[in-house]
Amino acid sequence: MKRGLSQTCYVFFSVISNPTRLAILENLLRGPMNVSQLTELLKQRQSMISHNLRPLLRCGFIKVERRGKERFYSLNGETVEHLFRVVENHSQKYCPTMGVCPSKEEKRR
Amino acid sequence: MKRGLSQTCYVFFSVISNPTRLAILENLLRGPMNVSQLTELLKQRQSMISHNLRPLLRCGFIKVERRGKERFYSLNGETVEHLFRVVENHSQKYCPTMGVCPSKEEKRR
DNA sequence: TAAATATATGAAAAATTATTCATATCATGA
DNA sequence: TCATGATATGAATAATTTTTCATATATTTA
Repeated sequence: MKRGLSQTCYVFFSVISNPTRLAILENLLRGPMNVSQLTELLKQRQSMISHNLRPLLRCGFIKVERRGKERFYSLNGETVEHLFRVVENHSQKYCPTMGVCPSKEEKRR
Repeated sequence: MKRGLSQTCYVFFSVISNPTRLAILENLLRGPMNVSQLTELLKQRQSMISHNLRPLLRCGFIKVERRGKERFYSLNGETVEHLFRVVENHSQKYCPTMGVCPSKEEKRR
């Protein structure tokens, strides 16, 4: 069953448009990590990390390798680097306040 | 106020991880369009189109030009093309069923 | 200026997604 | 094999986001 471009994109982007999952990806940029390390780094519950690893894995952003009882997760391919680069370029060029969008900002106050 | 990479990415990706907004972007790939045209093409309410145009505008994915009572929206820069290309590459390479992720698929049945 | 058309907006309701808790699984070493 | 440590998972709740409806605003033309 083939799917249109924007539908494929939706599956794809909905997986990465989440602060926890993005933080996981950002941390994995530095190298493979197991669940406990991610849990500690992101200061979140372990179950939350696991729940968030799953969609990343399912859509091929990361891969996993077992070592004993631990599981090491690492980035799969260059997709994440490419994406982050596109975002950085875009935000530098078009977003007046470096990715801080006005209305989100108001919300925060 | 500077913000970390993954936070910038979150603002950015949360804007495009929506089927309506992606469909708008996909259609604008072919050229500028006004709200009525988008409304008809996407078969959605006009208010929904307007509501969804706003975040796209706010984050610089699109720009707008007034002509009489109409407003023509068009893509801003190459960000969208770049993003779509990254997704296509990724899904061809890593997603077994061309962007159709197993668990989303199950959900649909 | 009144009517008509195009678009935007606020607020409520509906839908989706994230988070937590409790517990299950699974591999290891005593 | 039992205890331990690491990770995963299901289900309930909480939080966020989308969608709709009603209506406002703005521009043009009669």
